[in-house]
Amino acid sequence: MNEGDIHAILTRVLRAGRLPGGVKLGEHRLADIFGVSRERIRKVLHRLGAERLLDIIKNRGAFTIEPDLRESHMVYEARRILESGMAAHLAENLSEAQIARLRRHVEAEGEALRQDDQPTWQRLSAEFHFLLAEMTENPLVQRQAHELISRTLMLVKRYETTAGSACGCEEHRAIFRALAARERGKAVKAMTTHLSLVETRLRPTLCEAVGPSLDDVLREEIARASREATIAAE
Amino acid sequence: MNEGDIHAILTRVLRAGRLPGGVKLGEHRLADIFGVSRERIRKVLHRLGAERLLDIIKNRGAFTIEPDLRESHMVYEARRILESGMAAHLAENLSEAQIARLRRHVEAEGEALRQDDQPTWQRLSAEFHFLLAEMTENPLVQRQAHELISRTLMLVKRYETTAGSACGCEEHRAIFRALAARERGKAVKAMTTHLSLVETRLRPTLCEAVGPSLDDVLREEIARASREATIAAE
DNA sequence: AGTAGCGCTATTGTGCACAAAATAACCTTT
DNA sequence: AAAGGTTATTTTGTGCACAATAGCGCTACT
Repeated sequence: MNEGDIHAILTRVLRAGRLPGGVKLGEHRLADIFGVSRERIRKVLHRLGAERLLDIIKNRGAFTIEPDLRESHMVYEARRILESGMAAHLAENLSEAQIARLRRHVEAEGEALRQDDQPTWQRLSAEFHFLLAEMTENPLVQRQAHELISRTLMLVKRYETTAGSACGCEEHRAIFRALAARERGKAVKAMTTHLSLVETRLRPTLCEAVGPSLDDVLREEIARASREATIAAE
Repeated sequence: MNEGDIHAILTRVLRAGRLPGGVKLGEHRLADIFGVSRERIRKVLHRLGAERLLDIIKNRGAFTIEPDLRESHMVYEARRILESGMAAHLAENLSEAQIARLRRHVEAEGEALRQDDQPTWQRLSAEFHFLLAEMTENPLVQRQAHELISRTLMLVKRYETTAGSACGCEEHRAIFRALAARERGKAVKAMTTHLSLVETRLRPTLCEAVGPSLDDVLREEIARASREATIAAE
């Protein structure tokens, strides 16, 4: 297990919000779980700290961050700024192939919703925004968008969206239509209102997700990673 | 000299583009210059690598990045996306006080230009964009904007802008007017055209800045940092 | 004379051992 | 019995020593 793998696994776990807030990630413990030396873990932990995925407190250790609603407003505002800029850019630069790809995506979303397939819809719903970021074909924008979107995913996990799956899909459709029609202003507006609506759908109270233990989550994710690695190797 | 200080100093030097590209930052050498242990330097170097301010090549060391024009297009595109989003946001959210502050800034820019005070104008010109980022009052946006703007400053340092200081100022004025009038669409447009123009002003050829040596630059910056520290302490 | 192979040196990577710090437990004292 | 202080334990931080690797120069051979 090399350093990059460990970083990827922890990033995945943290961004998916699979751990409650304030969980301590002890160096020795992680070293045991991953079967590597403590130094290796230390480096990864500090890197994750620099990426703001963990709180590193001097002489105390690394802790999962506890997102609160004040922060949530900040994150959604940042997303409105960045993603409305993306929308403006995309409205003027999308290729026909990309538009077709987007159309397929929103249709898949609608299909999942019709069949009441909650997990699939939830996944597709998040991927819609990642997809838009990829379509800018700009690594810098992608990285920034990734960071912000992941952060909202953590929030949604904790402050579960009250209801309304239905509305979300229609909002994505509206964004798509504006982009396909290359109407810049309309796309920007659709994006900002969508993100504002998503924000209002957050519960004001924290729902204490009594997730599985740190060890279990990590071991599961390690198994998944090694599985994917073997598939890729074939 | 603690770790955060070292990071700050190196960040400052790198972002200002005071070193040519491809310069090697040897661990032992830096440890000597800063008067700290090699491990301390190592951590800082790796952090800077994660922040893409240095290239870390395994078993080779840390090198200053050599920005090329392909990258420059990417950076300016990212800025157009992010900062047009900022402009849209600011057009609808600026307070009167902030508008006044902006007005003073563009007037200062014009004044520096009239007096042909190149250094001051150059500084103010960059600060205009930092100022806009600050006015979003969103730390996430500020960090992202900072990162992108700093990167273009490195580019400008290397591919010196051919001429036209004059035009830049007028463009900032146009952005300001649109923001002050709270005309969202116009502000977005002014911002994107400004950034596009700035990009076209880059020389297509690399100008080999035979800057002072690594040691000199760093020692100078260390002196500056300690000077500021003593002032702040009083 | 040019090139290929080889060994040396300089530099980075890694693990280990010890130091520092914080938390937790325990004991004393009021 | 509660509070405060003290010690012990656990956990992180740091420096050091050694290992690994890449770059470089040398030599020898064609």
